[in-house]
Amino acid sequence: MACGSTASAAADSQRSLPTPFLSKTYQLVDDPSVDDLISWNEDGSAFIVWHPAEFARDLLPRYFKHNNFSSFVRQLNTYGFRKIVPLVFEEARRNFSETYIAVKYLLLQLLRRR
Amino acid sequence: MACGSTASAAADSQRSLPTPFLSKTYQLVDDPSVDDLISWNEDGSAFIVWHPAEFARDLLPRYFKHNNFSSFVRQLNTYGFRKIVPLVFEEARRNFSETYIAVKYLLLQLLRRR
DNA sequence: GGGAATATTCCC
DNA sequence: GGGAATATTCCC
Repeated sequence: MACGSTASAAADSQRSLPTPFLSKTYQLVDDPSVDDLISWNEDGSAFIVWHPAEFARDLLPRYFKHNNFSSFVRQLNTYGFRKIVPLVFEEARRNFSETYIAVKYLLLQLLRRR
Repeated sequence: MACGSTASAAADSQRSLPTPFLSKTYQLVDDPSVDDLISWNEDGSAFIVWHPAEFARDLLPRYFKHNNFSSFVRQLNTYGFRKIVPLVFEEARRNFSETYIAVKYLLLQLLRRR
């Protein structure tokens, strides 16, 4: 049937393994031993890179073939992640031009994407 | 003119730098200190990987983000290189099924390709 | 944030 | 040996 193959493809996509990038990113975020560099946020709806420079230098090469924060971000964007600005910083932002905004990405149902 | 842009594109292609893969491969082959692993052949028309396993393990990671001989070969093929079988081995090949054939690739005008 | 070129992997 | 998926780089 026409709709049969569509349903089957959707089911396959559910069953198949996530790409290496998604699996590694999940491991990375979920590893408690590196929570000082990258961790889930309070409610687990996003993750936060607390120290981008150290994260890129020390952690990225353990999982990927590079140490560039921008390459990591390029991949996040490819998979639908978007940088978000925490509400708590919005007012500070209006008052201090050099306020540091923690790098934070929405986790879009990481393990359900494919 | 119609042919003007074609001539210009060809000229640009001559002028522009080779890709990182081609530059690095040239350096690698041309470096006398690693001639025991990879070197030009007698007349400089091809290069020879004398010890593929050691070459992959020790030399590839110095230039590329991997240590897989097959990934190196995949790139060679992409840029038009082809594996060749030295004539000197052709007869041996007929006589000994396990004859080792040195891995040898034609250098197709490496630095003139783009 | 993403298009496009190049690199690396995976698989036929 | 190469098509295709994924990763990394480069650049707008």
